[in-house]
Amino acid sequence: MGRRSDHSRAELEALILAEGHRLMAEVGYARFSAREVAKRIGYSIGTIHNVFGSHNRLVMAINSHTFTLWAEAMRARLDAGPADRIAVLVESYFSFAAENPNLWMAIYDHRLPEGEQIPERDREQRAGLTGMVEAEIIRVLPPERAGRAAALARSLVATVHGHCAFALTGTFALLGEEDPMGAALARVRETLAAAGG
Amino acid sequence: MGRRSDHSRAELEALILAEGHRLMAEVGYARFSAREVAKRIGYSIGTIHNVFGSHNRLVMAINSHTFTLWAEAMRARLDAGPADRIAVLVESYFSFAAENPNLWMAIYDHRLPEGEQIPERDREQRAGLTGMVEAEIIRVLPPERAGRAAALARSLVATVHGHCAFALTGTFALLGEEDPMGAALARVRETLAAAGG
DNA sequence: AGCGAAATTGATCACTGTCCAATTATTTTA
DNA sequence: TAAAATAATTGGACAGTGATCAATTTCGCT
Repeated sequence: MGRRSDHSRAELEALILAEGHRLMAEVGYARFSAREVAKRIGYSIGTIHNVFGSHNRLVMAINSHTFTLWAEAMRARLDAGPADRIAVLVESYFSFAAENPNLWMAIYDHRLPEGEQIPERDREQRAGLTGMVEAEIIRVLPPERAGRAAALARSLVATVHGHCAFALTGTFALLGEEDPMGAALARVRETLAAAGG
Repeated sequence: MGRRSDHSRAELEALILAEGHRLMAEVGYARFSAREVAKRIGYSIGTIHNVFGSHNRLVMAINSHTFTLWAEAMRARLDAGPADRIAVLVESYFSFAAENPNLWMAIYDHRLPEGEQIPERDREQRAGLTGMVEAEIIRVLPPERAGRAAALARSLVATVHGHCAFALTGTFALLGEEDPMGAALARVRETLAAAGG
């Protein structure tokens, strides 16, 4: 067939992305299938590939969208002007993951095939989240130590990520940890204190 | 056919496990295939399933074996009696992952299907690694704070895990971090210092 | 109405894990 | 030793997957 009257190419891309996102949230990375997305929106498999190029790139697009929602949720909470901004940072990181476990895990379950590059847009989004953290760290650090903020931000994101990943995959439950987020926040506070915050 | 003269059941299980481990190290979780393991050892797919029950359980067995090697490597380094035991702990955690990226990542790439339980042996192995960390923390903490060691161990393992995961998946490279292990060690030291070490 | 460009299809291919009836080898029994 | 019972092994069948691309259909335009 040819162009359908009810969808421009851009709209179709958005439609596939939205349904793909829904499916990913529902079944998770391992059970995600491009065929199922096609079935749900009433298109054929071929169309998905024509629009997104590969299963890989569709997953990347879905993960990028998740990343955007995640960063937006964090920003919204910070923009409400809380007193303890560091706590809000950690809590909003965790709560998004807890509320959208399949979407959050899909970001880290996915590995790019050898040779494939992360699109520029994705890089910016990822750097953006770290940038948000960096800005908050700068607020808390004495001005003469602001130069350390970037490295601290990367390391603290990794710290919180580790706690979050263990919480969602059940590793912490196995080890008897009851408050992963509290532990993460405590670690972040120690580091900031040591850095002069 | 019936029993082959050259392999008892236990030997066959060990053979499959060894070849599976090799394949996992070679191609990683996503490209791992039970059929390929069968082909390499000269048995048919059916045999793999008869011995291990499912693809899932084979992967779990492989990951358990990886876990054992990992813990052994860490223990060997600690038993050499280094002066800075905490540094050795973090370094040996990292170096095993760096030297066996596919095996290490497979541990975390794998998710148990709904309803499936982690075997008791695996639980013990995982608890064992945390136990090793806990023992080292106790050595460093003032005796009156030894009660906090278990919770600290869980949290510090998560911290190091986060840094290690970001290092291996390229997230850190994307963000410009050049010394993930150094950052992890710094975080661990801060936490231990704050806890009175 | 006719044309060319764009969009869409779905059969086909090579692969996966799972299942299980049939087959074959080994042990045990008579 | 021969027959029966047990154990191990096979590999075809099935329902999936992502990828590919010649053929088809529909659209916008003249």
